[in-house]
Amino acid sequence: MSKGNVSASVIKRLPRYYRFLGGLIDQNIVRISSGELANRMGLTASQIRQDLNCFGGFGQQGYGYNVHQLYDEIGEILGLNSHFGAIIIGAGNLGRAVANYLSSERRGFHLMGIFDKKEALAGQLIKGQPVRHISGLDEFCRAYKPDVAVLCLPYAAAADTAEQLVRLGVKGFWNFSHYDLSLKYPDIPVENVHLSDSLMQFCYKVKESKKQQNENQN
Amino acid sequence: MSKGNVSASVIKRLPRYYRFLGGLIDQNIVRISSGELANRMGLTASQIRQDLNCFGGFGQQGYGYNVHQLYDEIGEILGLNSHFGAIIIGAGNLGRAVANYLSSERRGFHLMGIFDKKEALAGQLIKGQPVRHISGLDEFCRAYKPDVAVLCLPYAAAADTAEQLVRLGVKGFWNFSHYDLSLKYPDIPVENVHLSDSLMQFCYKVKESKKQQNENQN
DNA sequence: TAGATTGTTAATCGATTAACAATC
DNA sequence: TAGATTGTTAATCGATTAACAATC
Repeated sequence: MSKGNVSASVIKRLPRYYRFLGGLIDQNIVRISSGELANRMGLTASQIRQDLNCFGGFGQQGYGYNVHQLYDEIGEILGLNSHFGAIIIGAGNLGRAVANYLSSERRGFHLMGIFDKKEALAGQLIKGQPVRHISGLDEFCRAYKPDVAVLCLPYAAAADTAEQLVRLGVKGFWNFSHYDLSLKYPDIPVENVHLSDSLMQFCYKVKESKKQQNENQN
Repeated sequence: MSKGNVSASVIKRLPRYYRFLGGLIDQNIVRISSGELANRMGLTASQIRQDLNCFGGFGQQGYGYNVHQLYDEIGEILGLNSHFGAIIIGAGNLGRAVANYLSSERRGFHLMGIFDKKEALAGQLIKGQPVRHISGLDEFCRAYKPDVAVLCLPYAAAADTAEQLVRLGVKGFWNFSHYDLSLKYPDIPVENVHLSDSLMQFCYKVKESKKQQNENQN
């Protein structure tokens, strides 16, 4: 299916396609042309066709794309039918929020355990999972071999925990900490979510927008 | 200072520069060359010099950049010295996590209020702020005029709430919902954090990495 | 068949990297 | 002054858009 290596720019757009197609399914729309989809998503038809053709010819000339088939294909490409075992490190608000995302719906992962260093949290249930004390991480990983870990812990603790997890065979990180994993582990898949970076970008946009408004007034 | 419009690619990198420079300050490093910084961050020296020169000549030939000055300059560019008033809509785990980011440190925003539709949450304190019932949103906004809103609510509720907020004069959204604000409000600054999109990209990476490993074994 | 729309190649645009003269 | 390193221009690379022949 996949024609060799696909650029990161294309992959980044796939989840959005997937979301929109899901919406079309809800509206009982059966077929859609690249032009119409582009219109709804604020893209160009060209880009959509280029993107999809990285993976194969899902469309039909003169007809367009079958919504349901395309939805399934993209899900397949993203690997959403996988069952990667995931553990969450850090049971704060962020860890709890992430637990929801991992558990619900068909997203390629299932939640195996949640760890925290706070003794007081141990045993508390999150999404049916008891919070475990971090001291049991080694034993747990050796027994259950999680595929990936979600890092919801502070910068200071991230480096050591990441090293421990790599040693224990973890094969990927969904990283919410500020620690730069990919510098130390260039070959391990890492997906970063840096809320503070996002907030700073937002700050820039708001600032620029206000500046623009002021200039237009004068 | 800023030389006209700066591309989004450059802006996206500024927070990471800012983080690294903060780290250098902690290590009491006074000056750094683009080459050395590139080395530490896994970038090219060229890119760093190009990026910084979008805003002005912060360096000195033969010497490099003054770490502290550069840190301050980037903070200035991002607008981190601003005091935009922000409200959070949705007091679930995500809303709570976001409250931490908004309140702490010098990031350009201050938290004015948290709203939720659940009656049961009303009055509960988060970061010193009582959760308010969503029914008081109109009155609150008219009285206190928040600059921006953080949307931590489900897709179903996002469209209506966004419209209400725009009507009430909110001038930017940090959007954690799946609702596509920028299609309807192209002129309002929006910064999206789509956790599920990030998770899907992560899934793709993990899947590809596993595939690679299997192929190398054979 | 005629019309619509894809898949794909070619053209354009923008971003990254390389090179080097300017200068501290 | 000589060495280092910037600021900036030019070259390269990749991503997006446009065009169009293939074909359903």
